[in-house]
Amino acid sequence: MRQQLADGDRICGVRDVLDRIGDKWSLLTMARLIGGPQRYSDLRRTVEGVSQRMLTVTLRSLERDGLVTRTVTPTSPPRVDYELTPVGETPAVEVATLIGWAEAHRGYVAAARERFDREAGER
Amino acid sequence: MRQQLADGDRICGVRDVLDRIGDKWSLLTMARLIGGPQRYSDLRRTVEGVSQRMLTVTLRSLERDGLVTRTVTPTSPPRVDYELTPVGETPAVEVATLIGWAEAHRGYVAAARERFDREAGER
DNA sequence: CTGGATCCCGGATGATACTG
DNA sequence: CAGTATCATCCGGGATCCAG
Repeated sequence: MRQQLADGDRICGVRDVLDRIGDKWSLLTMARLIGGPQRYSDLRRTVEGVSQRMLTVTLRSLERDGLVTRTVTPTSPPRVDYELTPVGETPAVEVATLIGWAEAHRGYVAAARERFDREAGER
Repeated sequence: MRQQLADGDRICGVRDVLDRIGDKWSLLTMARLIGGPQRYSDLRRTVEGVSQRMLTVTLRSLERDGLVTRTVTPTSPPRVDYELTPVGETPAVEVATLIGWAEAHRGYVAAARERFDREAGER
């Protein structure tokens, strides 16, 4: 299996899917859903910095694309659980790996930035 | 190694790194750089739909973060090659996998969207 | 060929208030 | 608890022109 992308239309047709899983909150949200269903209120707390509105919007989009399911339990107070679909699980794990990488290389990136900015400043 | 994220500050500290590799053009650009250096003009053609400005901005960011290197060959006309750093290679491969997934599940997502919108319309 | 600089618009996102 | 509605804002990103 080749890793490098082929030319042309493969990409343009993929843009909309990429825009979904690649947007600001979907990455973190999907990663959070690994390991089982999560309640809305749980995600609200664990997806750092997400606003109520954006969490809702993000979950709707993921649901629309068939990557998560939404289950309402009509108790009082109501309870809603979100869960990855089988198809959604693959990119979620991928994304979690990416986040793990980001965590591990935080220092490297910070140092690289500092160096870049310093050298740019000297000029 | 656990896949699910831990609580709290891991995420907020990772946001800026995620915003980089997760933004609209970095994904495609990094994936394109797998397999060896690429010229600016090559990337311009192969990263579908990217504008001159955004390609430059994206490459600068990736360079600043130490994920790609920029090599100028002062010929006439000038030639500039971009290449993944060893550290940049890991997320690039990860990202390429994600793009492959997006390509493979384009149809699934499209169908899911159609169904979602149809059911929403009925109400 | 590989950019840098500027202008500018629209959509993404946050804040806030309200509801079943 | 789990949203929806509205308003204000901000900045991503395209278009264009210029330059080494």
